[in-house]
Amino acid sequence: MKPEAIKVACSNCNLRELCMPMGLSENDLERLDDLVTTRRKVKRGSTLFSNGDKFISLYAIRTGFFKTCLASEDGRDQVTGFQMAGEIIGLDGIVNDQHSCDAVALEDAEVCVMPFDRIEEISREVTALQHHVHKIMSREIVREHGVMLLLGSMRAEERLAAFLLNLVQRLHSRGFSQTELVLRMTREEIGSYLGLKLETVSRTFSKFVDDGIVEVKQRHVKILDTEALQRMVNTQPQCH
Amino acid sequence: MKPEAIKVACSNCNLRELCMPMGLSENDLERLDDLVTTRRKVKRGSTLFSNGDKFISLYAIRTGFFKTCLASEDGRDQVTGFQMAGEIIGLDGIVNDQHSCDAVALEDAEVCVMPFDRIEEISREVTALQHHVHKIMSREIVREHGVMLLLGSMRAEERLAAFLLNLVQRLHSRGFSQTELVLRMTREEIGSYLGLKLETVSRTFSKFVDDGIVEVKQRHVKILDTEALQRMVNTQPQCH
DNA sequence: GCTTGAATTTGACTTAAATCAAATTCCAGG
DNA sequence: CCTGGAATTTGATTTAAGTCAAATTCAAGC
Repeated sequence: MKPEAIKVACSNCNLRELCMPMGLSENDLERLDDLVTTRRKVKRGSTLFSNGDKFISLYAIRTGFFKTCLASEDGRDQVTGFQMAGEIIGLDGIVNDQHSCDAVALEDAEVCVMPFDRIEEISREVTALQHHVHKIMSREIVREHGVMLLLGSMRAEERLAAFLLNLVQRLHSRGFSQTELVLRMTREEIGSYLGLKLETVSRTFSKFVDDGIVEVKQRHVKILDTEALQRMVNTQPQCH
Repeated sequence: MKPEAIKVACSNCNLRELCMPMGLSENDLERLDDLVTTRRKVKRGSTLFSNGDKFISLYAIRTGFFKTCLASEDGRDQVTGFQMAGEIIGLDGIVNDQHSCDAVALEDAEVCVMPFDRIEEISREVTALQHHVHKIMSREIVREHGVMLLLGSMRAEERLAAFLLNLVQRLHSRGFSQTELVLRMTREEIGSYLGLKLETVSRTFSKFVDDGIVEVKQRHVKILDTEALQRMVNTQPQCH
C-alpha cells in the first residue's frame, strides 16, 4: 500500500485532544476528517516551509519537533518558537498569503497537512472548529506575550528557568516525565530563542548544576528542584 | 439624543479600510453593521479591560491610543504593544475566555465594541469577514515575531530606531506625517516595550539628536534622517 | 574502532546597559 | 500666575552578559 493511500483520520488520531476541538458529534467528526488531505514526513534538518513560501496549509505536528525562526537579510536570526506533537504550525502565513518564517524539523517528523481554505470552509459549518481555530491563534498570541515578557524583563537564569519549565510542562501534558527531558535543540538555538549567546546558556546550565537544581548530561536534562526554577521565574530580582 | 442612540455604522466609518474587509457587497456591508453593538469612550489613563476580565468583545479603536501590558504578580511589567485608530484590541482574551493583559488608554479614546460571539456568527455567513478575522490574528502573530527579533537580537539604538520607524509608518498610513510624530507614551513605557530602562531610552534619544538624526522636544519627535534609522535596523552590528 | 568536525564548556577580558543619584524641565491644578 | 509632583535628562559607577579564545566532549560516517 502506498503511503498516500493510508486513510488519514483525525477521528481516531491519538493526538485529537491536543489539536482538535472536543465534544463533537459523530457527524462533525467525520467532517473534520476532511481537513487533513495528506501527511508529510520531514527529515531532521530540513524545512517544512520557508520564509517567502506561498501559504496554503496549516500543519498539525504528529511526531517530531520543530523550531520556527526568523532570518532577516542582514544575518540576524531569531528562533521564535519550538513546536512539538499536537501543536499547529504555519499561522504566520495567513496575513500575507506567504510564510514569514522558516519551520525546521529538529528531529525526523511527520505532519498532517490541512489546506487553509478547507479549514475556513469547514469552520463555517462546524462551529466548534471555528472557535477552535480562533483559540489556537489567540493562544499563540498569548504565548508570544509571554516570550516578550521573558525577553524584555528577565535575566539569563530566569529565562532559562522559564524555558525549562515550559518545555517539561508541555511534555508532561503529552504523557512524558515531569522532571526529565531531552533537548532537541542546540545551545545556540536555545540562546537565540532566549535572546542570549550560546556561551551564556551553557554557563547558566552549569550554574544550575552547581546549585543542584538540575543534572545535565549533554542534551539530557533532569530537573532536581522544580520549585527552585519556579521561584526564579516568579520572583522579581531583589530590589535592595 | 443619548450617546447609545447614535446609529453605529461600519458601512460609512472612515476607518473602514483599516479595520474591515474590503470589497463587500451592499448586503454584506449591512451585515457588518450588526457587528458593533455600542461605542465606548475610555478616558486617558483608564483601562478598556484588565487582566482577568471576562472576555466578551473585541474592540476596534476609533480614536485615541492604547498600550497593552502584562503585569505579573511579582511586579515585572511588560508593555506588549501600542495600538492606534483602526487597530483591533482584545485578541488575547479568546483562548481562555478572559483577558490576559491590560489595555490602557494613553489618551482619551473611543472604541467600537464587537461582541465576539457575533463576530463568529457573522463570520460563518460572510466569508470575507471570516478571512479578515484570521488575517488580523495572523498579523498580530507576525508583529510579535518582529518584537521578539527586536528584543532578542537588537541593541538599544537599533530597538529605538525600529520603534520610531514602525510608529511613523503606521501614522503615515493613517494620513499623518512621515517624519513628525507625537509620542503618546512616557520614556518608561517605551523602555518597557523595548526591553530597556527609561534612562537608556532617554540617552539613546539624546544620541540620535547629537547625530542629527532626529529632533526631540519632549514628546515631539521630528525625524531628520529616515535612512539613517533604517540602516541601523537593517545592518547587523559590524563583525570585526 | 578511528577520525573529524560540530557542539559544548570554561576562562579571561570587554562592553552595553543597568543602577544610583542629582539636576532640570514640564505641566496640571489651585 | 505659581507651585509641586511627575517626567526627563545627564553623570558616575557597577554589573550582567557578550566577546574572544582555547580545551574538551561528542557523534556520525568511513
